[in-house]
Order: sequence, then structure tokens, then C-alpha cells
Amino acid sequence: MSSITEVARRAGVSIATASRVVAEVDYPVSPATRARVLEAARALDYVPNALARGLQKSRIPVVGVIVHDITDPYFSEVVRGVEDAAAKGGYLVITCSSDRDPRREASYVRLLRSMRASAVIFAGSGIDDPELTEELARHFAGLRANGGAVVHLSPYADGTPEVGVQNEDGAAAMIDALVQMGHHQIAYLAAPRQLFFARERLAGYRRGMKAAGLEVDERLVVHRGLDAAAGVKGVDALLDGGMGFTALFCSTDLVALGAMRRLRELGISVPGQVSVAGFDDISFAEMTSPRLSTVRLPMRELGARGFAHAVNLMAGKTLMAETLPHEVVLRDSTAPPPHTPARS
Amino acid sequence: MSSITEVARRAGVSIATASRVVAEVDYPVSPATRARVLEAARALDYVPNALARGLQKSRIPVVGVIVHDITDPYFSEVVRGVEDAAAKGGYLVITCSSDRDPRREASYVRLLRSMRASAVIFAGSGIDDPELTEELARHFAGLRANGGAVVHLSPYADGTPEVGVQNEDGAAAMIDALVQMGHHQIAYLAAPRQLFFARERLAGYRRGMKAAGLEVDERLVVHRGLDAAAGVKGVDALLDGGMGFTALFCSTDLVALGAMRRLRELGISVPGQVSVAGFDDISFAEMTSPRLSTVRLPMRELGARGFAHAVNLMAGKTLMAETLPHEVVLRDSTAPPPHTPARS
DNA sequence: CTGAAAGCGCTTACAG
DNA sequence: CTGAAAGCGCTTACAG
Repeated sequence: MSSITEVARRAGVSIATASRVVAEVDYPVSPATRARVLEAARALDYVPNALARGLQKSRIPVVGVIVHDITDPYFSEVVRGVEDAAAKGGYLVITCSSDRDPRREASYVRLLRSMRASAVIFAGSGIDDPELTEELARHFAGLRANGGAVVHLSPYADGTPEVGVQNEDGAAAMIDALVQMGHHQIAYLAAPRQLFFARERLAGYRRGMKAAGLEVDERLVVHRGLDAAAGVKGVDALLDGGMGFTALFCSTDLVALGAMRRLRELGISVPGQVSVAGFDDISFAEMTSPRLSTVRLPMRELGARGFAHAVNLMAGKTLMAETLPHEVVLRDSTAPPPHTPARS
Repeated sequence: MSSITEVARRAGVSIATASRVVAEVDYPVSPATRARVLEAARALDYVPNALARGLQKSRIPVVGVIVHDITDPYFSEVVRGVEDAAAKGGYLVITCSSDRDPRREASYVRLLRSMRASAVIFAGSGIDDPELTEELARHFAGLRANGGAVVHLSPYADGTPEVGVQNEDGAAAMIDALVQMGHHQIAYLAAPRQLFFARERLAGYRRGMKAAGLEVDERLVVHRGLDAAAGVKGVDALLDGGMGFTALFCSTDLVALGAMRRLRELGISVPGQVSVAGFDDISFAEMTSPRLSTVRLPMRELGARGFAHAVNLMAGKTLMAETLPHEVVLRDSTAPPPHTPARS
């Protein structure tokens, strides 16, 4: 692999001059010299060494994205948003699936720091873990010391995200939509309490119920995980509880898919007996039968805005936090309640 | 951000010695010295500069994965497989969604080369594009010149994948399963011909039909894209064609989901009137209603094996190509055919 | 417009 | 076991 030294030699110029043309810096070089350098670079199949360049700049055009799991559609959409925005600026993106494990997360961020990544974007929700929070704070300081940026797309231990979504408002809005349809007994499949975004969505559920003058029956709020399996377990727990409910609002679409599947297995019709709603609007939400009603979040845009925010931060700008809008999407999994509520 | 120079000074040793302990190289350092260096590193929150290290080694512990689209479950699963295997070795993974655009793909590979990535893994199928093939060949040479590895997980222009899956056998096996159920009129929703893996799956369909003594009616083979929308369009095309068919085999699960959705819209029952089968076994295949029958591919393992292969290649080993097995998974979307075939 | 040279932060023969 | 020094491939004041 040829270096700039060889390009310079072949073009008959100094490496300083060669560097100035191949690096496309804004520095005067005569057209003839430029052409000679370009020709030499082409002939030698010269590809600049980004490590050497990064060593100089103490930063490499790479951004890391910390996600829960890249196979979760919410995160793959966000990553795609980051990727497309990043590609336009010549940045590459590193995906880190932490499985919400504090140790994995810390280890990834450390690796990203060692690579002198330009930015690290936290796509997933923060975890309420003091030790992790403290270690991350150190890494953030280090990253920033090199001119790097740190951006959160979800609430976290130390504060509000730089670019966020309307978790609470979205949840409240869906409850409102359900109430408008005539539902009063609305169960909620909540996510683990340690996750900050889960707290917001739960708060939205409560706020929506309160706004409708409805009392929250705590037995109708069950906390489980965030995947389809959690939806299955959640439905079972709710049914075991023996409480009647005509609608089931789930923390995420994935949970809702699991819940729908379980209800179907049990012979409970959706939305005939129970309406089901999700959150996120992943692409599969409209491929199910019935198609899932949900709260749409602009996931791709979230990623793109997150990257843009990071770039602005690196440029030294002071920025306000921004929040992207939600949209309640009513499809076929929700309908007015039947006369007799579902029972176990 | 402190460098090894500061660590060395604080520990009262040379940078050579400091380097030897923090880099964990196999080189004798007295226990006392080692402890002093480690303590200094800790106190200074020292994080080694991977760029400087990579500049020396002409390679950085990062592997790039070229995918069609990270939001496609097939690819996110493969990437996750790579990620987990890579994390164990201290490697980071860069995701590149090329949308199967030769220009994007070439541009990503060039960036990866400029970063001196240790390996690039092509998760998606090769594209039959001579210009791209030629440019890639140059990049591969460059990558290898630095001791890097190139691994394909799908057939490509220049040959068979280093780690592959049974596209043809899997397709033939599903046809066999369908034939066993009693189907004779089996339509195939094929993928674009430029994609090498698509050719293999189509060949499997033909081989399966032939093995069953069935003639392939070319009007029952329609070529469309690879997403859910292609499934919708494919069903319409087949129905417009007016040919009867009792089973519909699709190039991928995503296509099958779209096809099932369209059939449902048209009031055609699955599997009552038409059986539908997919390929891949993405996690959503069992969340649909009816649950999708499909040919399971070990996607995560494919990613993991791909990474392992790359590591072995970097270690200078000569390796044989390996093929991972498929498994026909029969769920609820397939059943014996009705007496009257579906008609438009 | 062009170039010589220092320096980014490491690793690794080489000498002791 | 320890260290001085060269070198990886660039960028960028600085001088001309």
C-alpha cells in the first residue's frame, strides 16, 4: 500500500504539497502541480491513511452508536438514520449492542474513546446504574477533551437528551385516543423501571388516565421486559390477575406483537375483545394481522438529527436540546370496547 | 487526554517500559515496575491511542460489515453475530448499508481501507456489476497488503463465499416439503437476477420442482424486489397472470410477509386457499398470523463464523470454504392444498 | 505557490 | 529487566 511519500516522489513534489492536494485542504497549489499529484495518486492506487491523519487531528471521522440490540428494529432504524447522515460527511459508524449491560456499555465506550471516535451517540435509554454513570462521565470528559461529541437520544442519568422524542406525550396521546373510543379499563405493559425512557412512557400512561378522569388500577400495570417474550408473559400476568380490561397499551411495538400473539393463542380476539396498541411504529407494525395501532416515533430522523447535533457540537456551537414529534397511528388492532370486558 | 509519555513520567520509567505494560505485550517487566505503571495509568485515566498503535501496525482492530440495509432483519442478525464474536477479541464493527448500490458499496470499502480496517465482511450478496467488481478487486489487494482479511458470506462475482449458506439446497428442500403436502402448482416470487444469491435460490426452486417431476410454468415465476412491497406487487402480478397456484414460495421472509398481507387484503386465506413460505427465518416470521413457514438460516452464526474466518485469515492460515446448514421450518402458513386452486 | 522539519502517540528492534 | 531512538504516515506552522 503506497504512502504519501511515494505519491510525492512520483509527482516530483514535497510531501507537504502532496498532502495539500490529496487531503483537499484549502491551500493554494498550482493547477499543474495539483494535476501531477492527482495523477500519481491514481496511478499508485493511493488511499490516505486515516490513522495517521487521525493521530494528527486526535480524532478520526468515525461515530459510535450505543444501542440496546441492533436486531431490535427501533435501533436499527435509528442507526440507519445516523449512517445516512454520517455517510454524507464521510463518517463511518460503529454499532455497539450493549444488551443494556452496564459492563458491556462501559467497555464499548472505552474502546470508542481509544479509537478517538469523533462522537458517541447513545441511542438507547440510559440505565440507572451509579457505577456506570460515573465511569461514563470520565469517558465523556476524555472524548470531549479531544474535541469529540457525546449525544443522547433518550433520557439518561445525568439529564435530558440532546435530541429526544415525546415518550410521555406520546403515551398520554394514545391513552386519550383509546378513551375516545370508549375504553375505561386500560392495562399497561410497562418496561423495567431502571430504564429512564420507560419511566416517561409510564408517566404518560398515568397522565393520560388522569386527564380522562380515570383511576389507574395498579393491578393493570405490569412490568416486564422489552421484547416479544415480555408481551407474552405480560398478557399471562394480566389475565392471571383476573382484572378485566378492554385495552392493552404496550411499552413498545415488540412487546405488543408478543401480546397479540399470546392473545391469539388464547382465543381472545383483537380488537374484538381487547384492543392492543404499541409504541414506536417499527416497520412490522403494519405487517401483522390485525395491523398494529401505535405511537409513531421518527426513528430514522432521530438518528440523523443526532448526528447533525454531534457535528454542530464538534464545530463548537452551543445548542439547545430538541424534541422530535410523535404521531398516534390508529390501525386495526384498536376499536371500541365490547360490552363485556375480557376476563381470565 | 494523557498519553503514554505522561504515564511513563509519572511512573518514573521510560515510555518503552510503559508501553510494554499497558499494551500487555509478552515482554518481561518487573512486578514492581509494572505495578507503578498501572497505578500511573489509572490515576491519569489513561486510555491508549488506538490510532497511534494502528499506525504502527498498519491495521486497527475494527471490522467493517457491508450489508444491504441494517434495518433488514437478515442483516441485523448477521451483524449481531459479527459484533458478539468481534467484541470478545476487542474488535469494533462498522456497519455499512449500501442499499446494493455499487457506488455506495465501493465508497464504503474505500473508507474502510483508508481506516486500515482489519477485515471487511460482505454480508450481502454480490452484485453483478463489472465496474464495481474491478474496483473492489483493487481494494481487496490493498486491504490484504496490510494483512487485512476479506470475507464473503454470500456468493459474489469472483466466486463462492468463504462462509456460505445453503441457498439452493434450502429452496429445493422447501419445494420438496410443499410437494409432500400435495402441492403441484407452486409459484415463486423471485428476487432480482443481478443478485447472485437470488440465482441460487431460484435454481433450488427449479431443482426441487424437477426432482418432484413437476414442470415449471414460467408464468408462475415472477421477479420483484426483496422487501415487503415486492411481496405485495408479486402477488398482484401472479394473480393478474391468471394462473392457478396453491402455494407461493418467496425469496425471503420479508417478501413473504408482504405477500401474506396482500393475500389477506384480497380475502384469499392463508393457508386455506394458498400456502405461503419464506426464506431466512427472521424473528418476525413467528409473530405473524398465521405464523410463517420458512427455510431457516443460521444468520447470527453466519456472522460469528465470518468473523472467525477473518481472524484466521489474518493469522495467515489457509482455510477451506465452509457452508452452514439450513432447516425447513413448517409453521401455520403452509398446509395441504384445497381442491380448487386459487384464481384471479 | 513550494518545501524542510517538527510532532501526533505509539511499538519495537537494538544495546546494555 | 530497562531505555534511547527510529519510524509508522500524515499535517501544519514557518520560512522562503
